Amino acid sequence: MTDARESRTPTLSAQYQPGEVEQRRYEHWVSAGYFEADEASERPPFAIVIPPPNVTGSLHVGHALDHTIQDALVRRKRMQGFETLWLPGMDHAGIATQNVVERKLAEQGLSRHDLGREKFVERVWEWKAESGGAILGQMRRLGDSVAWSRERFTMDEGLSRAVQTIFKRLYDDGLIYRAERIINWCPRCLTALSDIEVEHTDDEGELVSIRYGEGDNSIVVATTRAETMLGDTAVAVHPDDERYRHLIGTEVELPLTGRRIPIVADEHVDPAFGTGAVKVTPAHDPNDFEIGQRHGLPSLTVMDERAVITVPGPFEGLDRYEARPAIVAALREQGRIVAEKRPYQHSVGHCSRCKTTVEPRLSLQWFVKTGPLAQAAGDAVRDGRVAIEPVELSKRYFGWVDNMHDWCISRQLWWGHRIPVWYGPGGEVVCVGPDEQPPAGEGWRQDDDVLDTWFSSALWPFSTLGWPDETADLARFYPTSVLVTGYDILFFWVARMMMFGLYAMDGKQPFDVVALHGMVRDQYGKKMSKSFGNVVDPLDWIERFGADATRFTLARGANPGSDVPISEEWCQGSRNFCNKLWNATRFALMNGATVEGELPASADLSTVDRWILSRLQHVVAEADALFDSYEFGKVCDLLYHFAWDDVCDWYVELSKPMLAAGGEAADRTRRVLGHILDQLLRLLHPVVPFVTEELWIALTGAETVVRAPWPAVDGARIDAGAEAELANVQRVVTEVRRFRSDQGLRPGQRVVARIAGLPGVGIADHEPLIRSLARLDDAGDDFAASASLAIAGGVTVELDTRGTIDVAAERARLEKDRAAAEKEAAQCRGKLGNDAFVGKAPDHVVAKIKDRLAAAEADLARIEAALAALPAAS
RNA sequence: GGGCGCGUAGCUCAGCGGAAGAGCACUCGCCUUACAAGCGAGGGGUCGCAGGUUCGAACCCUGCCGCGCCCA
Repeated sequence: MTDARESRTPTLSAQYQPGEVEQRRYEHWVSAGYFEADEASERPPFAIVIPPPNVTGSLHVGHALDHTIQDALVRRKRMQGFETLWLPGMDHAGIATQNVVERKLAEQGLSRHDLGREKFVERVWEWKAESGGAILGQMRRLGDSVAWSRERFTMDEGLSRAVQTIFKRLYDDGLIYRAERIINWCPRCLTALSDIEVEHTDDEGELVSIRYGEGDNSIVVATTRAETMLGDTAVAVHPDDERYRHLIGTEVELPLTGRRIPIVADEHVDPAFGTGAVKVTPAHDPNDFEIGQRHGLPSLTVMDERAVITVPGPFEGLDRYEARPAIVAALREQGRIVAEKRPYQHSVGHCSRCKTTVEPRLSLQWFVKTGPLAQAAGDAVRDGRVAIEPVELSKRYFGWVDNMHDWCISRQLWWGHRIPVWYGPGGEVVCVGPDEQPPAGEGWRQDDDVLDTWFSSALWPFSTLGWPDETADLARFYPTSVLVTGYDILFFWVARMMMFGLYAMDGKQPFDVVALHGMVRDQYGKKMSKSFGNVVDPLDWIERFGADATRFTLARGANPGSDVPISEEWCQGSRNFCNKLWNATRFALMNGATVEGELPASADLSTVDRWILSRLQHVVAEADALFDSYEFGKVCDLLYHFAWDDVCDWYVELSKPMLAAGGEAADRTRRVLGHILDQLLRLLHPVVPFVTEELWIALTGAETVVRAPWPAVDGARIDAGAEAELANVQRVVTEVRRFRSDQGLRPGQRVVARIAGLPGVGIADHEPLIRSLARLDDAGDDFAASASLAIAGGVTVELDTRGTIDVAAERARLEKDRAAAEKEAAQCRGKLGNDAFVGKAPDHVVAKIKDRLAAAEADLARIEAALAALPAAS
């Protein structure tokens, strides 16, 4: 017997060393195929597609959070018997990746144009093969239980086919069109951007008031962009503005150009802004473009794609920031600068990729007509087919989808999915589907542009499962179960997946639940930033504290939709927690804990065993509820306290005397101890997979906890009586410890004591346990109490400290207790003396207050007696 | 400017109508043979301010102050 147990019980070191465990375990998990999904399985499906990280990226702490949450969900579902699929992959990140490769070329003095399109794209693929996807290796370090065999990339053949398929379908349905519009242009990346790739900040600029025209006919306009005046084609005022009514319909001369431009009336002019008159530059401002459309004004483009002035004359060749002061100076010379406000705070758009100030630019681009798609995307949430967690964030979602502008999808890049449209010599436009031959012959050419990366990411939940083919994966795992991502990309990605998913999959949503988490912040709630120096590298933490500690720290801070503060100290705490689990299991193994055989019937178990089993049932039920509502922070907190407080601090300590007593009762406790740890490790496995796997295998001798069944609540093990008894035992032990601490008694020093009143609270049987934990010896004939503890519930502990009592300390302790009891009693009397309370409060509340008063009065009496019995102060 | 959210212990956060909680930090005592990455005990909060509703408010309502975030 003993030999058998020892043979499968490895000796655990005194401290958990994650470095020795993680890599070995992960490799085994992958090679054993635990993470792979079987599309032919009969089990209910549970699928998550990973938010594809950027192929150029590396694992940052935001990924670590996102992945920890997904892994926790997937691992639990796997244990619950679902056929789980967590599908990994990456996106090609058009602008970012092209930028990286262009920078590398620039080091050799080359531009992409030197190579030509084909060669350049080859270079990007080479770079992708070489260093792209470093993040995939880093995901292994974190412990992500993804199905590696199904890894996808947005530029894969299959996914590219999906892109072409949906483009063609949308085009044929009139939902993709080409038009000349004002779009956001990055003069550095030299490409169009969609609205959400522009970040607005309040920047310092200048507000310059310029007089156009002469004498009575003149009008003053205010602008922050004086350089665009070269492209003005009108001045606009509000139709009701008395100051300018007489000028409406007249013309003024545009300075520096000699052109004459009309003064028009437009409702959208704010009479309170500046002078109430605005210059109108339709080719360089979205609002002006609209005004231009309404009034049939011409659009004059005055800058090239690098934002350099192209108007012949003194300003030609100046970039926009050189042109501005030059033009203002020229106007000042003519006495046309009426006022200047500097600095002037105003909102300025920046390229989200490179932070360059965006230049609104009139150009011919491809757009997705979002109206009907966005409507459907909103309705799917409104009618409950898709749940956004936490629900408060759905307001933000609606705010976006209900006011969505058409989506500019063309990018002037070479890296990406080329737009499948061919132009013919006679002006023909042909959109080519995936199985069609593009038109050949003289004069035909394909559109030069590629699609926005998000266009392909929007297909991710079904393109990765094989769409447009009707694959078994698609049938099995679509709609996916949950999408986990940060609230910051609700608009970028979630809304677009909703639009395309509903469209492509005949109204079937891409996922049932969107679980949103926040941003990772530092311990003071500050955003992590390189310039602030508070960035945490998850790989550094994994090295130093272990992947489990890193994951636990992130998960413990994750409340739905809220930002997640973390710090190194907290990660240390998480590591300590893993070590605590390690040592608890070590203790169990050293003391013969087992999972073999049936769990003994409750009737045969000690109160302590029944208590911990009862606690376990509550914990399993609560953990399930919390997991199901994406409350990762709370579930971690729950399991942390159950493990540390209930199991380690109390159950393990109480088990020591029980195990020492030997006999069959001890064997039963060994079985319960084994069961508790077995279940606890399973419960924790989704969040801390490595240490739980190592310990669970050591404890059970079984193959893996990865596919061990998830704990179920056993209602028959819930035992309110045992819980009440243990609460009383804990109270007595804690009170004695408090006395000991106040008296400065060494923890190891045994004290002779007499305990009375245990039967009154139903714990007479537990006196030996209490004596063991509180280190109290039985009283002999020479017992002489030097102190008396009055413990709530009527228990009294008299202690004989052999004359070494610190009277002052004891008096202080008792007086403190007296004050607390008096306060409690007074509070209760106050309530009960209030007729309104007694009359209107529910009976059970009134009864509770009465009980509290009685208890407080009883305590008070015993405290007073103890105080009276105290020797006079020396 | 519009919208959303938050102000609870030194820090970060739970609690959201019936006795103020956690982690970390702090104080005191301990190498008590699972664990010093530990054990035991303790201190610390007029729950942003002012009104209101209620028998009862950290919790509900109103206003104010202070901070975030998103959109324009």
